Amino acid sequence: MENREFARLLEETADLMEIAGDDGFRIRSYRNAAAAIAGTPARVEEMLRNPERKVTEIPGVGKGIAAVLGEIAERGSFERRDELLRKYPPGALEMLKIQGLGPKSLAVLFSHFELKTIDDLEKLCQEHKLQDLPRMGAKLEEKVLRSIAQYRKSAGRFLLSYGARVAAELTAYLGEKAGARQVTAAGSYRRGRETIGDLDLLATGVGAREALDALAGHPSVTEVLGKGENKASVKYGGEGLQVDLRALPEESFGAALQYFTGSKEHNVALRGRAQRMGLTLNEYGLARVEDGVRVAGATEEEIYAALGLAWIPPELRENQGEIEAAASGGLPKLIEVGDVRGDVHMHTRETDGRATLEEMAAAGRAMGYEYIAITDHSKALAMANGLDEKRVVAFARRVRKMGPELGIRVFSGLECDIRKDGVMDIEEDALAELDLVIASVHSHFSLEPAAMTERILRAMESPSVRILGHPTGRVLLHRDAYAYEFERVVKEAVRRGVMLEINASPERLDLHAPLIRLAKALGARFVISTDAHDPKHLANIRFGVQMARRGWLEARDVINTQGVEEFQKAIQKS
DNA sequence: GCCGTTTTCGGCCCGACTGTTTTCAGTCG
Repeated sequence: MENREFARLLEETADLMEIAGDDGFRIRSYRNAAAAIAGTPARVEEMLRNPERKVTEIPGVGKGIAAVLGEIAERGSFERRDELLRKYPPGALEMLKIQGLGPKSLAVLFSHFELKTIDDLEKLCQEHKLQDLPRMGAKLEEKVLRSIAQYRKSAGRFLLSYGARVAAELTAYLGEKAGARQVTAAGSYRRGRETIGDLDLLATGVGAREALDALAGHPSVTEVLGKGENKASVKYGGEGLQVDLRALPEESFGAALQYFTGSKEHNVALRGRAQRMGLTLNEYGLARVEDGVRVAGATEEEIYAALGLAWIPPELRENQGEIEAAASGGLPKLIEVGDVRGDVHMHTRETDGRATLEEMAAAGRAMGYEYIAITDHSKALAMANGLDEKRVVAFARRVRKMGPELGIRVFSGLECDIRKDGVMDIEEDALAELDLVIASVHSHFSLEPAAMTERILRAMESPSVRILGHPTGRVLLHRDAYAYEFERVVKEAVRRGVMLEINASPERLDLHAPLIRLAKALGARFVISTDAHDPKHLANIRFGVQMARRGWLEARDVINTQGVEEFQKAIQKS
C-alpha cells in the first residue's frame, strides 16, 4: 500500500471525527500524521515490516497512530474508522466538501433526517427543511444548493498534478515490469488541461502487449474495467482515476498519439482539412482517399507536415486558431520550463510555509534559478500568522543583510491581502521597504462584480503593488473564480505596469488559458510563480508554464524569464 | 494523539465574517 493511501484513510477518519465531535487536537494529530506520511519518502509499509525501523521515526507519528498504521497494513482499515463508518452514511465525507456545511451542521442534520447522499441533501434544501433547524435559514439553503451544483460539475475530475504523478508512476512501472520502452501519456493530460477526466497512455514497440497485463496487475489498480488484445482500462488508486492503456504498432504511433491527444475539436478541424486535401486521417494513419495509400503515421510531425502544417504543440490543440497559424507559419514560439530564471512567489515558516528562508533559497538554487522572491502573507490572514508592519520591515532588513550568504539573489517581498474595500492590508510606508509586493484577494469572494472590480482597481493604486496574485481566485474542483470586469482591471494593470500572475499551484492554475490570451491581447505582462509553501513545490513551475503555453505566451511575455537585472527593473515602483 | 520536557502533563493557530440570532455558533481560510 502506498503512503498516500495510508494518509487518505487517516485524513478521511479525521473528517468523520469532526462530525462525531471528537477532541479537536486529536483530530489535528491525525491530520498532521497524514500530511507527514504523505510527504515521507520512505514507504510506511516497508517500515512496518522492517524490525530495524519504526514508523514513529516519522514526526507526527506516535504510539497511537503507529498502531493504527499497523492495523491498516493488516486489513485495510482500523477500529475507529469502522466505527465511524457504521455511524455515518457513506455520503458524509462528500457532504463535508459542500460549502456552508461543516461538521457541526452535518451532525445536526444526521440526527434529524435520514440523510444518505448528496441527492438527499439537495432535496432537503429544495423542500426548505433546513429552516426548521436551529441556526439554519433560507440563505444557507441557497448556498448549499449552489455548492452542490459546483460539486457535481467537478466530480470525477482530477488535478493535472495528480495525472502527472500517476503518469510518471505508471510509465516507470510498465517499463520495469513489462519492459515497455515507449509509454507516452496522451489526452487532456498531454494538452496540459488544468483538470483531467481520465488518463490515456500509449505503449508501442517492445513490451507493449505485456504492458496491458502489467497494468491490470498493478497493486494500486482497484478494478479492471476491461482488457483485450490492444487495450486495457482500469480504475486506479483510492479516488478511482480511470486509466486507459493502448498497445500500438510502431508505424501507427504518431497517428495514435495525435488522435488520442485531441482535443476533439482540434481533431475534427484537422480531419476536415485532410478531407479537403483528398486525405483521410484516423488513429492508424493518414492515407489518400483515392487509393488508400498511407502517407504518414509513425510520427506526429510527418502527419502535420503532410497536411501542410507545422507541428502544433499539444497545449495549443483546442481549435482556437492554431491550425490557421500552423498553416501560415504564425505559431508562437512557446515559453518553456527552462526559460524561467526565478520564482517570485513563495512562503516560509515566517507565516504558513513549511521551510525557512535559507531552505527555500537552497531549493531555488537547486532549480537553477538566478533569483527568488520570498512573499509571505500579511496580517489579514490570521490563520497563516500573517505579518504586520513591524514584522514586514524587520523581514526586509533581514533579507538585505543576509543576502550574500544565500548564494542566490533573494528579493524581499510580501503577498499582501487586498481588504474588502480595496485598501492594502499593510501601510504604504512599510510596503515601500520591500522589493516586491504581490496583491491578492483572500476573502469576500462573493462581492458584487462592480464592487469587486472597484476593490481590485483600488488595490492597484498602491505604488508598491507590482503583481496581481492568482487573479481570479479560483480553486480547482472547489471554488469558482470571483466575478469582476476582467478587461477593465487588465487595462489598468497595463497602464500601471502591474504584472499578472500565472499561479502554478496545481490547485489554482490561475490565470487560465482564455484569460491569458485575452490579457496578452490587451498588452499585459506576466509572471509565472508557484506560491510554494514547501521546497518541493518549486517543481510545480512546470504546470504554470503549461498554462502559459495554453495561453500562447512566449518567453518574452513572462518577466521572470529575464535575468536578475531586467527583472529588478520591471519591479521598480511606479 | 503528539510533543517535549519543567519526565508525566499542558499546550497544541486564531481572527473575521455570516447568518442566525437577540448575543453567538459555525464556517472559512
